[in-house]
Amino acid sequence: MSLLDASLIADVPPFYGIEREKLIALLSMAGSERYEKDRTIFSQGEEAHSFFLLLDGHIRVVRVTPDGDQVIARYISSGEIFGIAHAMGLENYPANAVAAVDCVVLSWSGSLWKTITEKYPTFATNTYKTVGARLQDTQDRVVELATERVEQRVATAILKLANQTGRKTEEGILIDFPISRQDISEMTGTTLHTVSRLLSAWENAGLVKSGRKKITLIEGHKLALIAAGDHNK
Amino acid sequence: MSLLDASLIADVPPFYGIEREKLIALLSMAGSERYEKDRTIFSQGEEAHSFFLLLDGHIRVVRVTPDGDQVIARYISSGEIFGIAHAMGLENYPANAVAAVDCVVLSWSGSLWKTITEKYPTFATNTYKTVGARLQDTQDRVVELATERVEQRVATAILKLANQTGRKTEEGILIDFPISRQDISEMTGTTLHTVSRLLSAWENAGLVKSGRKKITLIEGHKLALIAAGDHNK
DNA sequence: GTTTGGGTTTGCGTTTCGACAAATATTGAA
DNA sequence: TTCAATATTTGTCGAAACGCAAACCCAAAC
Repeated sequence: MSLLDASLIADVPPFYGIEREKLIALLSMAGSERYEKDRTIFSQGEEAHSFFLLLDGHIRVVRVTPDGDQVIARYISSGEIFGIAHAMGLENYPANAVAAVDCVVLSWSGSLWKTITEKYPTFATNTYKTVGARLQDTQDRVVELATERVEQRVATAILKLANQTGRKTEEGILIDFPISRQDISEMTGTTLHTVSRLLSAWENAGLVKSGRKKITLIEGHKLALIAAGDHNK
Repeated sequence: MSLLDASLIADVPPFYGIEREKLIALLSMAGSERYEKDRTIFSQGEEAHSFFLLLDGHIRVVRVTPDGDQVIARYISSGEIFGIAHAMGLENYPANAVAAVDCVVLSWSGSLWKTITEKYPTFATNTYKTVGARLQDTQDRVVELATERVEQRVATAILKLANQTGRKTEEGILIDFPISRQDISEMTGTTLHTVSRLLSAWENAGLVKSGRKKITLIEGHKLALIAAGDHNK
C-alpha cells in the first residue's frame, strides 16, 4: 500500500474510462508492490488468488511444458491488467508471470472481483474486452504458427514488440526492455540459433541493429515485407 | 421460431445451471434455424449481429488467411454457445462458422445480450467461463505448435476429437461427423499428405481404422503415447 | 585489469516435412 | 451402371530448420 503515494497516483493513466476519483478509490483497494527484474509474480498451476494491474514495467507471461520447453504467451505492458484467470472462472494461473524489468504492480484479492465489478461495471466490461482481444491475438498466433515460416514469424514478433513497447532513438525504434535471442525463439517457436542467423542477416541488410539483449528496428517497412512473406532473397 | 416445438425443447439439456422454466423463457427469446451440412452460419469479418447456441450437430470454426490458407480454430459440439464476439466487445466475427453436418442452431440478437445477462446472471458467468476455457485451449495449441512435431499434433487432434465427439461402435470410437485428411491438416498446421501418411502408418499398426472422411480410434493408449512424444518407431 | 559466465555467432550434418506429381479409391449423381 | 468429382494414397525430391559443437564477444564482478 505504501507505494501508492501521490507521485505514483499522479502517473496513473486514464484507465477503462473510469473517472479519476472512482479510479483512486478502486486503486486504494489494491495492494501494490515492486518486483525487481526476473522476480516471479505468480506461477503456473498456482491457485489464482489475485488479479493484477501493471503500473510500470514489462512482464513476460510464460508457459512451461512438461518436458521443460518454455513458450512466451505474451508481454504485458504498463497499464494492462493480467492474471485475470479468476474472472474467467479458472482455478489456477495457466502460466508464469515474470518481471522483464523492475516493475510496479497493483494487486487485488480475487474475492474482490465481485464487489469491484458491481461497483465499477466498466471495469468488468473492459476486462472482458481485453480477454476477447487476447483470445483473438492468440488465435492469430495459432494461424501464424500453422501457416507461416520461421522467418516471417520472427519478423512479425519483432514488429509487434517495436509497436507495443518501442522507444524512438536516433537510430530507430528500440525495444524498450532487455530481450534475448532465446526470448524471441520462445515467442516464435524456433531456436535461438535460427533467430540469431536471421538477425545477423537482417543486420547486414540494414533492417535492424542488434546487440546483447537489445534490438533496434531500422527499416520497419522492409521487415514488414518479410513478415508478409515476400519471397525475395 | 417454429422449430422450437415441444419435441425440441424436450431434448434441451440442462444448460449453465439455469432452471428449466427460466431456460425455456430464455430460449423463447431466440430464433432457431436449421443449417444443412456445409452451410455458413456467419463469416469472418462480418458484423457480429448475433450470438448462438448449437442445439444439435457439429460446427467448424475456420480462420482464413489473406493468401487463402484455412486454419480450423475449433469444432463446436451441441450444447455449446458460439459466435460470442459481441459479448467480448468485438465488432466483427473473427472467423467463419460452417455446419459440419446438418445442424439446429438458436440465435439471439446481440442487442439482447445486456437484457439476458441481467436477467440470467449465470448465463453471463458461464459464458465468460467458456471463453476462459477457450483461451486456455488456444494457448495450449500455441504451445503445441511451437514445441511438438507434426506426428504428435495429429495424434493429439484425433484424441481430442474422439473425446469430444466420439461415438462407441463395436470397432472402437468413431469420430461422429465426416472429417477429411484435409480437415485434420488444417487443425494441426500440416498438409493432407502428411496426415494421410500418418493415418496409413497408424492403420497398419492397428491404432486406428479410417476411411473416406471417417476415422475410428482403436488403440487410444498407444496413440496417446505418440501424442506425448514417445520416440519409438 | 582480469576473470568468469552468460549471450551470441557460425559451421556442419541430419531430420522433418512440405512440394510436386501421379495413381488409386470411393461416393454420389446422371 | 457408368461417369464425374472428390478424397486418399504413395513415391520422389529438396528445402527449411533443428541439433550439436565450438568459438567468440561482451558485461559485470572480483
